[in-house]
Formats: sequence, structure tokens, C-alpha cells
Amino acid sequence: MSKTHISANTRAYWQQIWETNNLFTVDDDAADPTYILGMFPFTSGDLHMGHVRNYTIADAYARYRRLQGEEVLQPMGWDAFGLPTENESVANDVDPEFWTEQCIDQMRDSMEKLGFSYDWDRELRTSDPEYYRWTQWLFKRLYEHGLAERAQRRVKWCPEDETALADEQVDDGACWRCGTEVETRELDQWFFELTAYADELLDGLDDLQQWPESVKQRQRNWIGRREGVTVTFETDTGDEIDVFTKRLDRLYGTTYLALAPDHPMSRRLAESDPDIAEFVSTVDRTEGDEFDGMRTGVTAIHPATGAELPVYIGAYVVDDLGTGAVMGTPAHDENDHAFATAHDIEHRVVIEPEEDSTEIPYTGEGELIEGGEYTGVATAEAREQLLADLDAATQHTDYRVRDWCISRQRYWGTPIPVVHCEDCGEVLVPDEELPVELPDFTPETGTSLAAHDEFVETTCPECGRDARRETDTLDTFVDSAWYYLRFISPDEGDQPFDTERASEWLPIDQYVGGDENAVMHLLYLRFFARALADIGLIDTREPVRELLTHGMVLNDGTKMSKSEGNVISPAEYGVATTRLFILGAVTPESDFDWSNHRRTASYTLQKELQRLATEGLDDVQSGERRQVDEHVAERVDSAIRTTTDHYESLDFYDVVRELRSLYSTLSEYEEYTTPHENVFRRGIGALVRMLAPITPYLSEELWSRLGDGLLAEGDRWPEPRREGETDERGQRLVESTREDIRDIHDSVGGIDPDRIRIVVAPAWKYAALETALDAERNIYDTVMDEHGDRQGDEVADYARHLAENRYDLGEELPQAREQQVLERASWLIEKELDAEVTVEAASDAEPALAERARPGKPAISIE
RNA sequence: GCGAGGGUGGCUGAGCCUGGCCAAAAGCGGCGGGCUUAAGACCCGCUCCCGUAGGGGUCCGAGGGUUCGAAUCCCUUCCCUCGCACCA
Repeated sequence: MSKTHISANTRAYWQQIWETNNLFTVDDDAADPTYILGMFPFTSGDLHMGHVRNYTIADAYARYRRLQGEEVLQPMGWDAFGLPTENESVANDVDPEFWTEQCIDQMRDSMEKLGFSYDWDRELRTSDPEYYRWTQWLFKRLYEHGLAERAQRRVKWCPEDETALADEQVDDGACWRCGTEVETRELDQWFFELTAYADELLDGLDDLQQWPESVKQRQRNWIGRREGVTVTFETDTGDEIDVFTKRLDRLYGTTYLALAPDHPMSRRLAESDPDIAEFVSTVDRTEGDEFDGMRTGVTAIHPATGAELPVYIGAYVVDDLGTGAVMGTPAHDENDHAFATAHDIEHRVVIEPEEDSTEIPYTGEGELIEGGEYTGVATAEAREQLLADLDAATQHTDYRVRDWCISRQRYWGTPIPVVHCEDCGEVLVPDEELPVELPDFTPETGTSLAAHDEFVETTCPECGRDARRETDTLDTFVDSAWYYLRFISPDEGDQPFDTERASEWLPIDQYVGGDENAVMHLLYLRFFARALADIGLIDTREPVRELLTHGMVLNDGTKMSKSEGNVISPAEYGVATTRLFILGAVTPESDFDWSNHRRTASYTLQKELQRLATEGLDDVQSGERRQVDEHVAERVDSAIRTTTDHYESLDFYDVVRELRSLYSTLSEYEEYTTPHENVFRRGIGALVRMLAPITPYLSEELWSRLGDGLLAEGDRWPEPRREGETDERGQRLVESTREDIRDIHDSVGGIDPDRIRIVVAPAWKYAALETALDAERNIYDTVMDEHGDRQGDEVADYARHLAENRYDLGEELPQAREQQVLERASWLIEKELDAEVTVEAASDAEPALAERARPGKPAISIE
């Protein structure tokens, strides 16, 4: 098992051939190649099984498309900046640059071994100054278009990684990378204005037919659009408090306001009131079932009634949701009810349920009571009227997504091309001075750019006075938000990418990755494309047409990870076995438990295929084709059609299943008789070629003995020679007939038969079936009218059968074809039961037997 | 709580969109046979129940409905997974 028949030499040989023939490189003047891309990896170590699965899927598809004669662009690059690399290199006491190179060399080597057909001429690395120069350039364009800004906002902060994080990068209150609980800090940070595209990003999901529903759903949730109303309350302190509500009809039920502990007004009040300060700093904001709160002494004015409402600070009010303040309607909201009850606040019922309801609080729709001039109005109607009538109420759409915080207080990233000047403020570094290069890493300065004096100290591009460089670097998700564009023209020196070519080559036709990136990378990618489109750099707003997200690779039910100690290295098995196993064991979308499946079957298939292709043709014959030869020839055709369909829909699991089945037909054929050379050669050739996307080395090796040229050259996909409509039906007929024969054979006690007779129904039954299928009313009568004069009782019996089973009737093969299919397949039965098998026409058989035959259901006699 | 995706024969897991060819693929496991001194690997067959000629019964979480006909469509209900959530 540990040995593979594909030696390192063989691999190297074919790699060499492919490379010298430039088979995977795409010319810049290519017209719209099929763009297939696997999400590029972080450079934090060698490949792991998840990578192997990801890239094997993408590569199998790419190779398939190439075999179909298409030009395929499949590039690969490295997401080289970022914390994992920085942390690893610091831990290993080396320069991140050096560490990155090491990783890349190792990963590239593994990828080449695995036979991935990348256009290495387009390889890129985000930490390359020639790459991040353009990341900086694009940052500037966004800035100029008002889509990037520096602002003091409350952001998520990971104390472990010592950097700010984007909201997307916080998972259940913890840093997505290191799992440390994040804090919130008020910081001056850089943001991309993602929220400007919130609507479009959300609505655009509906058009992504070829994206997994789960990914779209997660993006929808994340964007979190809610339609509602903002109500402004004035206070006796002269402030205004905005609250967001979807239920303006509850306005008259408002008996208090509650602010989040982190609301600006809460914090301001805390400055002058020690009790509030104490409360705000100690209250637990994470415990949802605690309804801690504190009265502030501030009074707000109800905009409709003028009533005085107490203002509270409530632990249950979430700061970064809506406006961070709520209007409390205890009688009609669960949380308000709990809070008001705990703090002894008045409950005011203003909505009467439509139907009897004992629900307290009542949160449904109904009719307003005690609602001033709106009393008696239905809730839905009241919302509209109140919105129209009240100046204090304005329609508002609230989103969950926030702007994308792109500042990272770390060394190993793209420097933000900005200089801070005391007089000029923040000034962009001129294009001609890009890239702003990272200073050399030194252990003393560690992981902060701010410690590099020679980097920080500069002059203002505008006034020439002393100034300081921005020391934050960009979130690596910015690097990866546009990498697919750089692949289009990786050597372009005047612009980040060739815009004309981009408009031709985009979008990415097939993107393959893990779904853990659903609301990070994939959302940023979609945002960035839109921003660039509005800037006028590309015209493809939706960058990915079809997305495949594969499941996890597990070992014994748990995720493979170094800490679990259950990692299986890609090198542990041969390339062909690994690729075949990965694709053939489960569908790409489902989780894949390595230990649950047997690798040996994959190994055996390749071994057997190899034998077939190298020795199978030693003993063949030519000349007239026999029935068995025709049967195999047809089976080859149908396998080609089926396999092609499966590849088209990326169902590699079904591909492997079908090819196994074709293999088994070919090997039975060989066992049964001396195969016909043409038929056998074609079958083996088709099998070798159709397996090539999965086992590229093996197939290339075998094809070199069987056919012309190189498979990697493309356009070598086998063509079926026959039309397929009757084939599937024929295969089903053969299968059902074989099953019937086995049934009968078993039920008579499994005695060895000498002879098996298969009798095909007489022609008139086929005609009668046609009549029955076309009959508009009484089937029995119609059939009797048209066929009854010929065969007497027999017709009546069959007509009755047709009438009784009228709903089960379907098209069957024509008589001649049915007979042909059965004759061609009779060898299978002969081989299985070791008996003479004949296929007869009804007219040649005794009436008692012939009578039992129907179209699609031949009569059988075991003797 | 909201939303999405699911619940299929001992297990894993296709089929469901486009109802009939579905007792329902495939793999695993199990049983029998072959190969073999033996084991492993490999090959063949069987693997819901009944049946001595291709038949019958029951079946795709549960209940109901539509239909000549439902694993597939509709409704109700229970359970699982995931995402979001003190959602105002």
C-alpha cells in the first residue's frame, strides 16, 4: 500500500514534458479562458489535507475542461502576509520574509508533486513589493473615491495578537485566528466603507445561482438588513436620543428609554456621576438574561404625547445594534417587559390583540387603544401614519455589517501609503513613490512598524516638512480581495492589472474553497469588485460566477490538526491514490472522514487500470464484431456520456463510480473472451483519458502507449459514437432481465441450468403498446379496435393488461432494438450462470412461453 | 427567537429540483462462495419480510393532504446541524 506504481521518476518526467511544452500557461492574448481558481493558501507551513482536497477538486475540474479543448487559466499564488507567518517566524527567530520563502518553496514543491496544472508563470506573492505596491495603489484609489477613511471608532481588539480586527473576524466574541476573547477599544483606525455597498451585496446574492445556499445565507445574516424607523427623543439636558424600532405602532406604549452602557451619552454621564461610572464599568454586557439597569436622572420627552420618560442605562441594550438605545414598551416587548418589571416601570398597554390572546407582553399585531388620535387604527396602518405625521420619526434601514476595519498594528503586512503631517493632515504617498516598502525585520523592533524610526520619520509629500508615516499595515484580507485580478497580468508594471483583459477574462468561472471564508474573504471580494467597478477599473461587479465549498477533512471524526496529532501527510500515499481517493470517496461538499473509507480500492483501481492498459492489448483479435463486442462498445459510449455529465456538474464521486463500473465491464469482457482489438482499445483509451483529470501522471503514462500526443495538451476527451437515448433504457432492460433471471434461478433452488432462453415479445404487442400510450380514452377498447382482429384471445389478454396498468406504461425500446440489446448482453448471463443463453423471437418459441413476453419484459425460461 | 440546510434500509450516504422505470445507487460492515497450507488482499453472489418461475407485503422521522400513482409536491408536527441573535 505504501508503494505506488508511479515513481518519482515518472512524475518528474511528465512534469518536465508538461513544462517544456508550456501546457498550462495561458497567453496574454487568449480570448476569455475558463478561469478556475482555488483559494490561495496562507504560507504558514506545508500543505495539509484540507489544501490537498481543495486543490485536487479545482485541478480535476481544470484538467477536465482542458481535455474538453478549452483554454484554462488556473493560477496559484501565496497569501504571504499576516499574523500566522509573523508569529511563526518570530517563534522560530527568523525574518518573516525568509520564513515565507521557505514555506512557499515547500508548498510549491508539494503542489508540483501532486500534479496540479498551474500556470506558474503567473505565480504571485502578496508580500512581494511588486504586489503590495498595487495593493497600496488600490487603497489610494478607494481613498480618493471616499471609500477609505481614518476615523475614531470603537473596534474589536485582540489582546493576544495585539491588533484591531474587523467585525467579520470575530467569531462568537473570540479572535478567529487565535481564539482569544476580544475587547472593544476606541481607536483611530482605517476603514473601507463596506456599508455603502450593503444593499447591493445583499441583493446581489439572489443572482448567484451557482453559489451554495449556506454561504449566501451567512452573508445575508451578516449584512443583516432591517427596515425600520428612527425616533428622536429630546431630553431635559438638551440632548437628543435616537432609537431604532421596527414597531413604531408601539410608540404610545413607551414608558422609558434605555441606553446601552457604552452609548456615548452613558459614557458622558459617567464622567460627572460616579455612580453611573461605577455601573457602566462593572455591568456585565454579555449576560443576556440579566436585566441590570440604572436610572440616570435624565428625562426624555415623548414626541407624540409630551409625556416625561425616565432614561435608564440598561445592560440588555446592545451597543453596536441599531442606535444603541431603545424605547421601552414593557407591555409589548419581552425584554422591555422584563426590564420594566425589574425596575418597577409602568406597563402601558396600547395594542389590543386581533384575536383573543393572553400573551403578556403582547407582541403581535392588533389595533391601537389609548393611542391618542390613532386609537382604533390597525397596527400596520398606525406605523405608516405615525411615520408620516411625526417629525421625530424618520424611515431608516439598519444594517448589522459595519465598515471594514483594515488597520492592523502589526509588522508583516502591506504598509498603508499615508503620511501624517502636522500641517497638511493625512497625505497620500504619491503613486510614483510606491511601494512604501517594509523596513527590514529586526528582532529588536519586533512586530511593530512604529518601532522602526527610519521608516516612521519622513517628510510630507505636500509641504516637505517633517512628518510621520502611518504605521498600521493593511488587513491581509485586503491583499486577497483583489489577487484574482493580478493573475490576469502579473507582470504589469503600470497598473495593478490590465483592465481590458480583465473585462474579457472575468468573472472567475469556478472558485473552490472552504466555507469558513463565507463572510470574510468572500464578502470582501464582492465588496472590492464593486468598489473597483465604481472607480472604473473593472466592469465585473460580481467576481465569482460559480462557487464550490468543500467539506472538512476529518480523521476519525475529528478535524485533522497538529494538536490532535491525527494529521495525515499528503505524501503518505501515492499521488494517484491520494487524488483518486479524495475525489472518489465522497461528494466534494460533504465532510470527508479519512478513516471511514478504504484507500485500497483506489489503489487497486489504478493498479488494475495499469495492467489493462499495458498488457490487455497483448491478446486481442480483429475482424467481424461479435455480439459481445457490440455490447462492450455500447457500454463504452454510455460511460463516456455519463462521465461527461458528472464532470460538468463537478460530481467527481459519481465520475469515479462510473469509471469503476466501466473498468469492471472491460475486465469481465477480457475474462470472458478474447477482446476485439478496436473495441477494447477504445474502451481502455476512454477509461484512461476520462480518469486523467484525477490521475494525471498515470493517465499520461498509459496514454503514451495507447494514443497520440499528450493528454495535458488538451482537446482529447473521448466522443461517444452513438446517440444515447436508447442506451440508458437498454442498460436498464439488461439489468432488469438479469435480475429476473437471478430471481427465478434462486427461487427454483439455484440448480445449475443448462440453458436459458429469453423470448422477445411479438411485434404486435409493441404496436398495441403504442396504441395504448396514444389512446385518449378507454384503452381496452382502443387496443381491441386496432389489433383485436388479428390474434384473438391473446390480444384481449394483453389489452386487459395494458388497461389495468395504464398508468405504469411507458415508452419501451423498439422490438428489434430490444432483441439486439439482449443478444449483445447475453454473454453476461452466460458468464454468470455458466449456461447457454439464447435470445429468440416470439414466433420461434412455443406459445405458452411467448405469451408471457411483453415489450421491455422478455419471457424467460430456465431449463 | 429568526433564518437556512437536513432526517433514506446495520453504518456512511446518493436519489428529492423535473412524481411513475425506486425495495430505493455506491461504499463500509455482515453472510456465503472462489483464490489460498493459512491469513491478508483480490474476485463473484447475497444482505427488509414472505414466497419451490420473474410474485406479494411493508418501507425513505411522524401525521395528514394532493394525485390513478409520493422518498420525491403541499400542510402540520417532532428531532438534528449550521448561521445570526439580549434584533429593540
